Amino acid sequence: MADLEPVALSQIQAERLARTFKALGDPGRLVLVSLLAHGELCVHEIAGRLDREQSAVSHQLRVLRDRQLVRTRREGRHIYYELTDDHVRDLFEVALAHVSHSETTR
Amino acid sequence: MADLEPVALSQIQAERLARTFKALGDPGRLVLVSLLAHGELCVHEIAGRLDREQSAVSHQLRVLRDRQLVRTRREGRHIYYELTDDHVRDLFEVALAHVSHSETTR
DNA sequence: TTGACATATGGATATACCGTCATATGATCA
DNA sequence: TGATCATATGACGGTATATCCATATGTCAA
Repeated sequence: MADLEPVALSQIQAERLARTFKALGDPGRLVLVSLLAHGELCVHEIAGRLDREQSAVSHQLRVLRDRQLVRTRREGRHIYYELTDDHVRDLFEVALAHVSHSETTR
Repeated sequence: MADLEPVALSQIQAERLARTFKALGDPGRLVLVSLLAHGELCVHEIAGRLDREQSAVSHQLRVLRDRQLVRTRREGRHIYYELTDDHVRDLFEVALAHVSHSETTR
């Protein structure tokens, strides 16, 4: 029996992946992502729209930025945030489909 | 300007989604998911293959089960676990694509 | 029914995480 | 340059989360 046995993720891959999912594992950050899914926004616009403190938003954005889920662009004194790539949007949508699907069951 | 403004997720949706992502935000549980992506397995098979304590695996599986990422089937004294639906596999794969893609950048 | 196997659960502790407050950096404008 | 706006950072306190150990539940076989 060579390797018919399912081979699990490597430890490194698992940790990297976990960091990505963990970044999305917070309601506040998900709301950020859902906002950014419509296009780029700068920090105080986000804070204003969500009625959250600038500092809190900034901390949350940092997590998303560290995990490369969002990227930034500077323009004058504003810094615009947008989703890094379509994977992020996909993740968001697939997960939404999952919870909507199992919604009835709960 | 009626509702051209991007509307964020509802609080409830965000929390539900966050629970799903949080469940995947742990290296150990991701390894479980990666194993189950190949088909169903029972607890002691998993524990054996990963060389982890039965209790630990059981705790981890409970989280995945609560979030409906896996479901179970009893057969005698064994309980077989499998992924609930294809969304789970999709999430896993899209995220893997994302981190593999940004791998070079880090 | 007893014993052995398969799985689940509870408690305890250590760690990680989120939000807040205060402050720092960086950029523009007068 | 000084004042102000936009954003980031650091420290800290409360809460959640993971892991370990011990034990409980449930199933089968003899």
